[in-house]
Amino acid sequence: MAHTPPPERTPSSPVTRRRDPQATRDRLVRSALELFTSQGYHSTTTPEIAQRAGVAEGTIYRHFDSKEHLLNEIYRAGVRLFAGAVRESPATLGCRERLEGIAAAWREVAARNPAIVRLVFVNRLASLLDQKSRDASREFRADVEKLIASGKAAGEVRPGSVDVWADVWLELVGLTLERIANREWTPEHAALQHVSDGAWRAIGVSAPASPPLPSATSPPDPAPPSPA
Amino acid sequence: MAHTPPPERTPSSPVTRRRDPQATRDRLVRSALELFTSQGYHSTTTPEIAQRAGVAEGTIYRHFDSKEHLLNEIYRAGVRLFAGAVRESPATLGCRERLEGIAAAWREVAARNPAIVRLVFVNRLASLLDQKSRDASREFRADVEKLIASGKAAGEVRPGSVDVWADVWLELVGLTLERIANREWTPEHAALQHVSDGAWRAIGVSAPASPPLPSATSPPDPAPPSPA
Amino acid sequence: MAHTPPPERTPSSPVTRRRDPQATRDRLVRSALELFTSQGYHSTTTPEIAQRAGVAEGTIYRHFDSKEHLLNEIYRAGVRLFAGAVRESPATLGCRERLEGIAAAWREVAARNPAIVRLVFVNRLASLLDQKSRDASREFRADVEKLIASGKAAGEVRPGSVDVWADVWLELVGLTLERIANREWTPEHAALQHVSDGAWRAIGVSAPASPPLPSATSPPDPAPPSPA
Amino acid sequence: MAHTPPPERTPSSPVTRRRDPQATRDRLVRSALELFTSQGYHSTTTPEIAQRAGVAEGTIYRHFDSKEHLLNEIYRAGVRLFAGAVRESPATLGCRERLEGIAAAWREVAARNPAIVRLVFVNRLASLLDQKSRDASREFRADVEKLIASGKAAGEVRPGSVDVWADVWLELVGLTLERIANREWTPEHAALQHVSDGAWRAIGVSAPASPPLPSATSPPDPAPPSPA
DNA sequence: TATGAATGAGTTTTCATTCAT
DNA sequence: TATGAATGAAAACTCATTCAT
Repeated sequence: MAHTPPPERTPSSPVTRRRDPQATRDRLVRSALELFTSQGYHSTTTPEIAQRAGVAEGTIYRHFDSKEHLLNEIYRAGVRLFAGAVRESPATLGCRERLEGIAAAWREVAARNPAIVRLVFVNRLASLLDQKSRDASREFRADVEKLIASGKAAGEVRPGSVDVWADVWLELVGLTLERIANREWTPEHAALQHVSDGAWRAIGVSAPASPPLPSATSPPDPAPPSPA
Repeated sequence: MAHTPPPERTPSSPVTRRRDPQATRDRLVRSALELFTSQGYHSTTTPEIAQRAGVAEGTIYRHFDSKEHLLNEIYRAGVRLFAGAVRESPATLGCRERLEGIAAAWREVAARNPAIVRLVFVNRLASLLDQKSRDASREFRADVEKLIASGKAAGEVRPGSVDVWADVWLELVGLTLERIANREWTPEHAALQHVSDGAWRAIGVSAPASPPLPSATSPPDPAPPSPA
Repeated sequence: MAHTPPPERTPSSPVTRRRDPQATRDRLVRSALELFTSQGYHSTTTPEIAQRAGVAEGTIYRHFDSKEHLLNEIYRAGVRLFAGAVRESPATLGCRERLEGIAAAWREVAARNPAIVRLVFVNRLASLLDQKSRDASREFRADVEKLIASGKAAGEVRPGSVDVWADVWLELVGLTLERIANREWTPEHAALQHVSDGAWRAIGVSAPASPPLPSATSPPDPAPPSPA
Repeated sequence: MAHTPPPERTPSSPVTRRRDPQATRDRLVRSALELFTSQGYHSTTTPEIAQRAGVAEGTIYRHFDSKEHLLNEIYRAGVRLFAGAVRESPATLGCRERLEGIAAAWREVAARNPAIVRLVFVNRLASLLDQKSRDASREFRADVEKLIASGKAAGEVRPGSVDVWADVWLELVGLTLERIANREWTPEHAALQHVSDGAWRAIGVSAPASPPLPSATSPPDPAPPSPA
């Protein structure tokens, strides 16, 4: 009780310790992610990334082979963040419930990591992604298609190409994530339900039958620019 | 014998070759559009644009202030191409009919101008657009929202923000245009109807009532991975 | 007679004409050659090359793909300069006469192009040369070996590997060219004959029999540091 | 029991592992020498040197002021290795015998230390050597010239500049050392005698008189391309 | 004494733009 | 109006060296 414990050497110490490589790497990732998603990859320079991370330019290259490599590592981390919810979706539920569960989980991710949404769902960086990233992206997408295919097998999804319905659903969910990332909507915003319903109505057979779940937390029509 | 008559300045005159400023400008626009949409703006160099247009590097700058200016001019031309169909949509029809008419017109545009689809609907070049382009884009979008708002006033569109339904509809139509631009679908492809229906089911109230239009040109379910 | 002729557009006009690409290229070659041979390849920076050539940095890259490419072009030009004398050596003469003729021609080259000697005969840039350069170098060397081989077939050259005698002869002639390049000796310096004789004595059978040609232009022993 | 005896500071002590500063220094020298001579000075990075020596990057700077300093220390050690044989050459012998003795000693050195040959005899690093190294090199060279000068005084060496004959002899001996360093020849290879004879024929007066020493270990003429 | 993460000046290279012709 | 050689600011990346631990 009389003595102070020696300073912890734990790498994850919250104190910004200049000589903790992992911390430096994290700062670089965060900095690059923010800049890439706000300005675009090409308009972001390596000195900018370094400056925002509070390190020297050369430090980037102790942690990443190249600017492109840095982008790819961030991209794959982003995909991993979203892919988890798909893989962990309980196969016992129906297709609609599973998709809604996944979307809900994604909303939490988006609220916590706005930038990563812009990277994974919005940006078109196809030409900048390496093989590993393309594989990760393809696997993620395949998991979603598998889920929709099973829904289709169960008669829950309308006739049409699974590939196309995956596009449709991902596009519409992406729309909501984008709004959350932009802080236009919180994950509880009523409009989310509208789009969510819409996504299912677009692809599911049972949609119209189920009445839109009444949401207690928001007015039925919060749209600002709408004259109606 | 002493002098050649000066070449006619009619732009479409077959005699005027190469030295017609308008023709040069057109060649530059076409060249830049193709390169921007296939390789991206940043990966396209001005010498490349000039070479593909068959002119010297400096010539670009007799017609456009800068590479960015060139992009913006092309972008606005693209928006104009799509905006026409919205403005000309007959106000006497119902909302659904109008939207389907617009989408059909856009499909024709997309089939004829694949590159411009990629520029206007797909690419994210927000940071490269100037005020004029942003205004054009906003006006285009406002026209679509107005149409949806009127549909909502008529009870044809589900409750929800007009702004959001515009997003939803544009996103899904954009999906089909992209496929057309990529030559994955012709403008008559059956799947188009699926997505089109889906778009309306997502935003319209009457959607479920109307049975999916049977399409004679394609099997009811072309999805490869689904056995059901 | 009353009028001045219009300025000649001949590319080789002695007037430094800034917009003559060939002249610019020549200035770059000369500049790079001088810097590479005086400071070494790695210690020479591209801004230095440009500055000494009186052009901007970027201009280098309008004429050469890279700094390494520039080096290789210069190297091959250098090899060409020396290879000519070997190929043009009259096959009717004896081996010794031919070698001496070649060496004499090379001396003229060295007197006119001191820097190129240092590049071709002295520097070891093996690792910087591309395939084309290595081929050129090998061909040059093969021509010399062929000549020596024919001398050997005629019984003029001592037993031993042709490859080794080529090394020996080239090394010793290179020694004299270096002195000429360094302006230590003129191409007529008496010591040249000493080394030349020595080279032949080293590799030829008849050497000792022929008395050293008396040279009228220099004392028999001009060596400064020698105490004898 | 309370303390371990301090490790013996004898450099060759088998107990002292890794923490003997001299051993670390030796490892660094060896590593740098191998890398410099195989890849060149400029293509070798300090992290590479450290890694091959099995130490951390910063450790180099506990033993050497800089990369250049390291090179110079190695260079001088190399010169020392060869200089010994010159200084220890018995003044009682004739010039030719002394030179041949030195060359023979050098061959042994070269066989044992191939890398150092490439550094001292082959590489051109003039611009990287400091004053001390240049002095060492000059002294070494002066010793050789003194030896040749005495031979000249004794009438054994042909007329000509001592400086030049030193060049000639060193160049040709260097040729043989290079082959030994490259493992193309063993120190007993017959061709060595050919070149050695040639070197003396080039600079000595008596050379031609003495028939080429018959070598029992090799055919009289191993040259492949020559049929004669 | 040894470590190795961090540094930042310096390097090669790119390319939108200019301007003499 | 068109040309295309030249420009030079800015980019990505390297690596010898430092210094907190």
